[in-house]
Amino acid sequence: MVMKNLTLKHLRYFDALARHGHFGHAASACGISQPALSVQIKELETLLGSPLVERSARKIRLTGFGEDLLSRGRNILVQVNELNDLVRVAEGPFAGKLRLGVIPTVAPYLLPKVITALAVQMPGVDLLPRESVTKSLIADLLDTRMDAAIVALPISEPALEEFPLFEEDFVLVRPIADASKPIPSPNSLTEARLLLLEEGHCFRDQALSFCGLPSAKPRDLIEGSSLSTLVQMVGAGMGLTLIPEMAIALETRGGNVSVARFASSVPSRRIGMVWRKSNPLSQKLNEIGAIMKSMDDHDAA
Amino acid sequence: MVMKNLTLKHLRYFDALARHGHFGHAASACGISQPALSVQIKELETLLGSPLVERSARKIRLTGFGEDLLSRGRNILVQVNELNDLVRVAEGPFAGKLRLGVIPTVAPYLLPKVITALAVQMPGVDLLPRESVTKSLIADLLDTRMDAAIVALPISEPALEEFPLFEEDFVLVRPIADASKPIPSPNSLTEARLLLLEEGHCFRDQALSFCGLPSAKPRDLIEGSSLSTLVQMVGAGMGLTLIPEMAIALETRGGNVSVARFASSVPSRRIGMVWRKSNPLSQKLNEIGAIMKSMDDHDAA
DNA sequence: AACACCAATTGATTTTTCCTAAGCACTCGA
DNA sequence: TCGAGTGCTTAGGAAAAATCAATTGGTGTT
Repeated sequence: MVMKNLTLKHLRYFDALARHGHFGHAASACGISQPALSVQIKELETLLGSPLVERSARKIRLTGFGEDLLSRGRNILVQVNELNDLVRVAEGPFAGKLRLGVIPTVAPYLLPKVITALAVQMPGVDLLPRESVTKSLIADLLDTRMDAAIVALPISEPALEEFPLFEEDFVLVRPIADASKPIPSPNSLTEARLLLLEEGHCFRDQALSFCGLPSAKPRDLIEGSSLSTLVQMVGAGMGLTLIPEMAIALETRGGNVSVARFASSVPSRRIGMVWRKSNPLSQKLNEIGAIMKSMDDHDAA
Repeated sequence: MVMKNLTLKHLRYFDALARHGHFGHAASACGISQPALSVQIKELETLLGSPLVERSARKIRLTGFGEDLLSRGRNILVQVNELNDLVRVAEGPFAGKLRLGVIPTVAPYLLPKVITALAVQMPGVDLLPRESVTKSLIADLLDTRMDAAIVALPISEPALEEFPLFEEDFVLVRPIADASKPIPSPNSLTEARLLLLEEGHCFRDQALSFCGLPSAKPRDLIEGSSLSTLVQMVGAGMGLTLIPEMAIALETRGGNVSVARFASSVPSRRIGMVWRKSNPLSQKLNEIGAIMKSMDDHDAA
């Protein structure tokens, strides 16, 4: 009886199976036929000596052992993926693709600066930006589908390195007619029809928290899909909203809204870059972070 | 042009190559022919896009990148090996082979107790003890060729968990004729022909350190290959020696030596069990450690 | 200059992997 | 209760990959 060796293929297929919960779907995600995957999974089970999935009808479920294997296996796959970046750090200056995620409430305002700054100071880097909400970015990061991400700190994920870039205040955007009115208190904002981003945006939660409200979706609040939309809605007299400082220049050009700063207890958030600690590019990412940090002023007065 | 995937085989072969520094030897260590290994290494190099070894004549050397890959690759291989133990913890009580290393100055005195204690309290465990010096045991541990080891603490290896078992004093063994003489001071021991174990034994270093001597090999010292030998030599009047408390009963039966305890600043060492933190058996090893700790008295007065 | 050593190459062979097709078990709706 | 549908497994053959034995080419050594 020949005992075959464990291979990465086993782990990759099993990972896909766990992800999809379905042999057929997992197989096509791996670009192979369903029987091929079926065989490999079975092989993995005999190899380790214990079943990994319960094949009940219609739906499959991982066994306890399967869960254990999944977590360790994914860990291994991440490290294997990282090997591909290993050569890039060994060979002189940093060059090649850099998959950078950015949250939507930062991307339009920061990315132009980042792109030009990097083009000058790290010409070899081929920046591939992707805009998405924090949760999705972090998932991609942990799965090596992304190299780094710019998000609001803290993330508090042990596997991730956090590199603070800057702190930015939030400002109040009101219809131009309200320009001379006094600044409302945080708690009174909700009564005054506060317009918020959709769920999933961290800025939404930050704004709610500033108003002393729970993150859960409050009724009676109007939602917009971007800061730009929110400001448009304010201009149309539908309510008022908060935006981060950096967005002022771009979003309030129209002139039919007024920007007001809070006097005391100014709301703010810390923006930073995060990446896997184990990423071979780690050192280079530190350098890139330093470049971003030293770019022209983010917090224009 | 098809881009093949990285496999564990690549890493295993490369690991062997790095270990042996020779294609042919590495190949036969892997149980394959030299060309097979040669091809796989070359494949790995094209896959990662950079040479891994310098094939100068007569001797090969890893490139810087090769070193990086080696360290990460070995890490991955360790984790892959650990997957095999994963199922053992998921399935009820701990059972199966347990490869336990023990240093030679502990093994003969502790192992009998350990074996009987485990046979009673963990009957499923199939203990496979191996006796060797600390350095070799640790290397085997880190390489998953061993599950746990009983050594003198501390080891101070970040990847290893340390589980203290007990503290044991050292006693002085002298010819029976010296029995009534006063206890010599530590520093005077060397002048009195102190017999030591060969290099590599941690107990040798512990004894030297007690006498205020550096670990480097002092000339004019007679060496023995085991505590048993040392005591025999003392009995023959060749000098005196130190042995750990636990060895007294077994090694001084002959009766032609005398045992003396130090009064102040009693030399001692801490014995404990160590294992890889990432070992899936970790929790079970804690239990085993607890069993060992609660065995009948090691420090018989 | 002949030799010894070592890794790369070549071409044949074995092993592995995967696909298509068929089979089997289970669920659901009429 | 009987099809029909869904979904995993088994089987057999074809394609791909890995390996081997033999050989070549290059480099120091004697």
